[in-house]
Amino acid sequence: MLDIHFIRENIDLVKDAVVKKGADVDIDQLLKLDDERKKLRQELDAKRAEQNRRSNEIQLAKGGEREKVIEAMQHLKAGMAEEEERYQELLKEWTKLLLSVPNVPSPDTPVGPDESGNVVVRKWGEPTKFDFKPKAHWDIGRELGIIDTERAGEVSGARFAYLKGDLVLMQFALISLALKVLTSREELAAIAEKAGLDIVPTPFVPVIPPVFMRSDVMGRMARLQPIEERYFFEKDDLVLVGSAEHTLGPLHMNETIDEAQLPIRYAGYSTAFRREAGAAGKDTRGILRQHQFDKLELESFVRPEDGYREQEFFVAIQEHLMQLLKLPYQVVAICTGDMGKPDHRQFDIETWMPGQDTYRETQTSDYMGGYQSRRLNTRMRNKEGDLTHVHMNDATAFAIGRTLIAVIENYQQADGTIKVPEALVPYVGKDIIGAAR
RNA sequence: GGAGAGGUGGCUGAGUGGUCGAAAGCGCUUGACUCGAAAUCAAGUGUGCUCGAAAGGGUACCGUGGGUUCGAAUCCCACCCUCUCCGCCA
Repeated sequence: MLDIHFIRENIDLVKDAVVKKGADVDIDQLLKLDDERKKLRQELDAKRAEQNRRSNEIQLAKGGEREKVIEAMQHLKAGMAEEEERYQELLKEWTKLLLSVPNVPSPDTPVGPDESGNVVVRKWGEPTKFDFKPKAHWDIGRELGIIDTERAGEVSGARFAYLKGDLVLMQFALISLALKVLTSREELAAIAEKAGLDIVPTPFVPVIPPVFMRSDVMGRMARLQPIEERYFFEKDDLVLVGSAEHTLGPLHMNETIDEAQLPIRYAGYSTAFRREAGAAGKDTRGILRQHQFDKLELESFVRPEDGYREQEFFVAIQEHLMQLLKLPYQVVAICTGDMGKPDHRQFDIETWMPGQDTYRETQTSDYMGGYQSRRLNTRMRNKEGDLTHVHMNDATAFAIGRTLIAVIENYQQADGTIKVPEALVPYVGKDIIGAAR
């Protein structure tokens, strides 16, 4: 949610954002409602002031005098009830409109209608070369018996999979590797230095968050919509998270954080659930697009002036992790029409997938500014004692499923086995992944 | 799931219909004292909305949402949460 004061003072900027993001919000209507809201509020407050004043008189009044004043008050009150109701209705409409206003994109965000407008910022590594024809992960996975989508289809339906054998060891190896980096002040400092970023290298606190959450809190994260994308248990008013971000973000809701305590960083490991409602027929083979996948997610709370740098730090971490795995990737600046509604700036990491002969999204990084913290009521108090909303960043460390695909396809060998990336060998305990049995 | 207790400002905690945005203590800020610190003394110290150039004013907020009343932290209803005990359980 944007601040209504900000909208009032930056009408053109906000209108421009609505257009660039392809949102459908009538800002003029919002401003008109806001004027009405303010006027009505003033009238009501004046009447309440009158009411409070007269109430005190009643206490002091005696006998018949008292009866008379009370009667007059009953009239005043009757007149207010209607206005009060009108105000409530107005406020409801006003809130709905205000919530639908998207965040303003950063000045350096490319403008474009959809993913065709995204811009590759930099590339690392060259697409992996093979002296044989590389296979897709679904074929390798089936042949080795480490990915079983057929049985999963019978048991759970489409877009579910059994991961088996050494692939499971690889999953936990990825998590261990990432957590080792994320919890080390020294490694983080080195990453920041290499990226030329002046940040405080406070380590990430590892978290295993709940995967169910209240619908209203998800709403405050601006992640409940589109609801068709969520698994929603109406009887319990609970929603399955689509990312650990959804339950990490509210870790400090209704809280005022002292400036000295920032930055606060979390690394949350959880399963993510997505209905993939609008993705019928897309990526149906393999495990690229699943209803359920595990993910290690980064979330942080920083001072507004540190927001951009924090995001660049997050991207640097993502790149560092991919470089450890020696996976060729590119960093993409997501354009206005393709970015999330609450995003101020978004980058994706796309990793080379030889089986599909293209780069595919493996990580994302969202800088929200104060868009989420305003609704979550997560604030900070600075040294001068002033209150502001903290700025929030979230990013993928490893989306396990897609990272496994990248490893399988890039490290496949002519004999059908998969080489284990050097950085993972200590965690997997072997250097070749063969058949599950 | 059953029984009980309870949710008040940064914290502890008083307040059961009006003068209560809320006692007191702690904490914090500023000042005095001091070479300095501690101790002591004095003053100040919530947030949103809104009017105002500012000073300041109005209004709302005592878990959340409704209701009763001229007037609600206080009474009524619903919900949420926390704690204790019992039951069940990885």
